[in-house]
Amino acid sequence: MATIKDVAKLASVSVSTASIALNGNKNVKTETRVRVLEAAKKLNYRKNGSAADLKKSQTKTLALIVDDLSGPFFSELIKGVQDVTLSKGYDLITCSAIGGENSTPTRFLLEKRTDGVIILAHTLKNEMILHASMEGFPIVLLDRQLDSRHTIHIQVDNEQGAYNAVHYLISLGHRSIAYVSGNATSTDNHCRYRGFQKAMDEFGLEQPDKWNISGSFTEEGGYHTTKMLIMQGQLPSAIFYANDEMAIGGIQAFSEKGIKVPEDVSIIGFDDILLSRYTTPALTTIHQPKYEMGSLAAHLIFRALSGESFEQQLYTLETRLVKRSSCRQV
Amino acid sequence: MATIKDVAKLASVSVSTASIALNGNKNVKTETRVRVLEAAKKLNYRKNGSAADLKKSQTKTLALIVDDLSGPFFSELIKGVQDVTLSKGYDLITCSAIGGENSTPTRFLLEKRTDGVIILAHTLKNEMILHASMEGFPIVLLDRQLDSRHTIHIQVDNEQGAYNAVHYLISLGHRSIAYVSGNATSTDNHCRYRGFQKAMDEFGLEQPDKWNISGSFTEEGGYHTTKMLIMQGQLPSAIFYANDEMAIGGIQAFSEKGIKVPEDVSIIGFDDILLSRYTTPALTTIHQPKYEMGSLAAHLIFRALSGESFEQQLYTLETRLVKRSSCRQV
DNA sequence: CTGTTAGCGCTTTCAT
DNA sequence: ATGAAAGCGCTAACAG
Repeated sequence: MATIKDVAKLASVSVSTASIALNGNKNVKTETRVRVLEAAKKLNYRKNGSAADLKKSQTKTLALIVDDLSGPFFSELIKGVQDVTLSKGYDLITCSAIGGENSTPTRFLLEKRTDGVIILAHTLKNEMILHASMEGFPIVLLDRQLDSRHTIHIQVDNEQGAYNAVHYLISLGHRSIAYVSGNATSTDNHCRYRGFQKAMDEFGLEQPDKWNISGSFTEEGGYHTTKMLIMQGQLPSAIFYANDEMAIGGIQAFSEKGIKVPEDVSIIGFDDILLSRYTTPALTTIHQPKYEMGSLAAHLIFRALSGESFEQQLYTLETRLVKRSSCRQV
Repeated sequence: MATIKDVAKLASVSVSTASIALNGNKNVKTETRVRVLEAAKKLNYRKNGSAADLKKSQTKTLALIVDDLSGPFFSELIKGVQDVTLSKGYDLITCSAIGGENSTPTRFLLEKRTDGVIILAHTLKNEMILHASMEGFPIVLLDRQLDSRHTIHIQVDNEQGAYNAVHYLISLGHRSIAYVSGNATSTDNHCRYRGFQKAMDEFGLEQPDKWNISGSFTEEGGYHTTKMLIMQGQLPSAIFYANDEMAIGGIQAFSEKGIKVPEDVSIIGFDDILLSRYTTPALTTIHQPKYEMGSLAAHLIFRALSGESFEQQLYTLETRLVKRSSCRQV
């Protein structure tokens, strides 16, 4: 493997001149540059990025760490991040947090391989993030709180979103509303449930225990909990699913039992994932500004990188009700 | 930022001993190791990955380069890659090829930052890949041919898949079948069209020019070409869309005009993206083994990395017909 | 415009 | 079991 030394030798210049020429710097005679470039080509020279990084102590790279690269959230988020990263001339790499303690993310968080990192991953331990956080290494945490002076937080107003969802259902005339919960341990789930309750309380609505069921944040989870709901006999007139994936599983379960949405039961989801537009009926849901989240996150990283310090460390984004066809007026 | 030197000093050992202790090597007295680890903790020491890579000349990292991280293809592919990468104790990072010549992928291809790379990206220039390819740096190209001794190729049998699709349509009794083409420049598109033609020829079926329309491989492309098809008056009894996204756009266009699928027109797609299960009607399509593709790609990388040389440089994967509800018997 | 020089932080022989 | 020393490949003063 040819190094810059070999190139310099073949072009009969010093290593530094070779470096300058190779990196497109102006301060070289065109003739010399050409000679160096030709030598590089002849030797099939490839710069060693690690060596350059080591020397320059910045990598011009950002990392995005997510739990699941194939998740419905990821694709829209990344667009937001990517658009601004690219516009700043930075590279973006993404990796998944699955694989536990000593896997990929560790190296990016702990080994100074990127200039900053954006995290949307709950499997990553607090401890590790805390350990990585330090002056001059911006970390933006999405949908996750951490008590550290060195991290920046972006969250979505889950409570308000859930409140709006239920409020909408009530405005449509629904009075018996069930909550199908996601993972009980999830903060998102808690906030959404709080919003649900707040709206119910405000309108003096009861919610029998049997209509408060919990599953996991997946299509399957939604499917099974809905089956249970159906088996219990009497259905509520509307159901609030803690996320779209669950709602989609729910639609499936209803359809199998010949129960019509929204004629027999109205349902509303949360997230507004791409799929929710395509289900039958199209899913009414609470839109999360995923793109904005990504782009804000990247912006904040760059602001931090340019030395700005933040009085504000928590940014809250608003949700939006998206009316489609899964809720009816009663 | 504390370096290993600082740690060594604080622990009153030499740098080499510190390195050994820090990397969990056996040859240190437990007492010494503890002292080093404590010093590291106190100084909040973080290893500089670039320096380590520079020295070790392997990164234990693979890169996956795709055109679009948010594309429907990506998520299934990555699972396949990730599963085997993880099992080998390697890291996987992904990046998008958008951004042109001197963007992220360049650095991974050309700057020795990873031990190997898997590419599913058509925006990356041949020239660049060729330039990167060399002994000892395995590159696996998906759905793309290149004339280089140093690259390994995996492709899906697009022609056979398309042939099967059309054959199925014909077996259902369809005789007038249109082909809605993707980007004319795409090899995939060519192969699929060849398969289409082969089947048509075999059964002595004509295809009027007006039923051979081309768009782009997107939902929008499918939508617009379908609109055009409709405007031309007489419809074929079945349509083969060059991919699922286009077919989904087509369904949309038909639905807007009150034309029923599959009652009025049967449609079939290609790819079997996740979404195709959820459209109304659910889309009949040709399944591409995306997961298998990813996992095979990763396997081949590791085999190459372990010094194996390949007589075979082209692997062809078979497709599979997935019958859902968008085609009817005539 | 070009060459000399001094490391970046780490790993790794080779002695001890 | 530990330390001294060399050097991975590159960049960036600085001097000429």
